[in-house]
Amino acid sequence: MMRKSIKGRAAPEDLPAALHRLETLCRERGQRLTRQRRAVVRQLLAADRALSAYELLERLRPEDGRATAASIYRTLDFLMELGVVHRLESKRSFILCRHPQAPHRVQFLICRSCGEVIEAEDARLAAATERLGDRLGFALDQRIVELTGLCGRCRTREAGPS
Amino acid sequence: MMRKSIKGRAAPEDLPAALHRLETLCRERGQRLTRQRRAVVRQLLAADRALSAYELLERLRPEDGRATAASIYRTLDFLMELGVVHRLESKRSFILCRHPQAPHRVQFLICRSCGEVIEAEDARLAAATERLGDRLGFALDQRIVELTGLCGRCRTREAGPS
DNA sequence: GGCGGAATTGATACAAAGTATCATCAGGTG
DNA sequence: CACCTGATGATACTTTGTATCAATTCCGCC
Ligand SMILES: [Zn+2]
Ligand SMILES: [Zn+2]
Ligand SMILES: [Zn+2]
Ligand SMILES: [Zn+2]
Repeated sequence: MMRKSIKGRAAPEDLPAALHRLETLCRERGQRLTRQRRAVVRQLLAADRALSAYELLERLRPEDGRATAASIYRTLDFLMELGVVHRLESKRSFILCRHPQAPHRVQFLICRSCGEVIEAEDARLAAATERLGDRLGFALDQRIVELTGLCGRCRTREAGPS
Repeated sequence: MMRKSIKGRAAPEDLPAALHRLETLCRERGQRLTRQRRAVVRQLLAADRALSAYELLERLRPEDGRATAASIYRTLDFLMELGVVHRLESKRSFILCRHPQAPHRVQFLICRSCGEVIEAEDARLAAATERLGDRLGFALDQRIVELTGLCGRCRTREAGPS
């Protein structure tokens, strides 16, 4: 069965797919796949939005009452290293990666009204950032692009009800 | 006397110029120009790098022992509103704007070794972000572009001494 | 299935970043 | 120079993130 895909945006993986991807990545790199790592992925997928580390912590409590901030941050660092989780710097929060493929240059669009986050992968924008880095003599190792505004739905809603 | 300008990057204003600009902006908008606002601009200019709110607070202490975190944040919000100060989301710090002109779309290049920050204004990159926003139906009101890596100098230094 | 040991997590304490509230003060106007 | 509004001071607090060291767990191996 085909998942719905709005405007060509990457559809969310389901849980088995996400966990399987995680397992593969861990195995490839000889890293351990622990309960907490699985649980964090599960919660981020279930939330279907960006969560702060402490929001995540609350959601983990029912199934793991002993989780702490420190361990959540460690787990998130680990998952970011694997490329399975991204951090939204401007919102101090974390979101599941929507592009299962290998390393990628993404840009985030964040709706300030409904909080929706789209993970885009725009080649032209990516190329432009690389050119800028080159032009100024930088060897880039991180590209943060976070665009904030109103998403289509929220735009019509705000204009709509007179 | 001409200020040095490296690689065509905008040269820093001197203090009188920066304060004059600030005064003009305040007057235009009917906002007050207070001692603290002046002092924050002065310190950011003197530092010639990005400062966290608390670093700024320390540097203000000698001349204003009663400044508090709350007032620093208020002042920084004000100066960002005016467009005189920018915030580096990925470093949780603040830096003086290098483009005295009206509203502008900037990108930051940040050296992770020496901490240098370049405020760039790349038209192609800016255009690409707008196109992406349009394509995904977003009405953007903020564009955060922060590219991190090694600056030219630090690159040669790291490769250099065998 | 149980062992061993490095990797991971737990517990605790703490540092850093940011905000809310209300009383007091000062910048610009007339 | 008095007024009033907007800005700051004082205080307390929330949120976010880290350091340290002891206890536990994962996983390959037997
Ligand atoms: Zn991704
Ligand atoms: Zn929205
Ligand atoms: Zn600027
Ligand atoms: Zn450098």
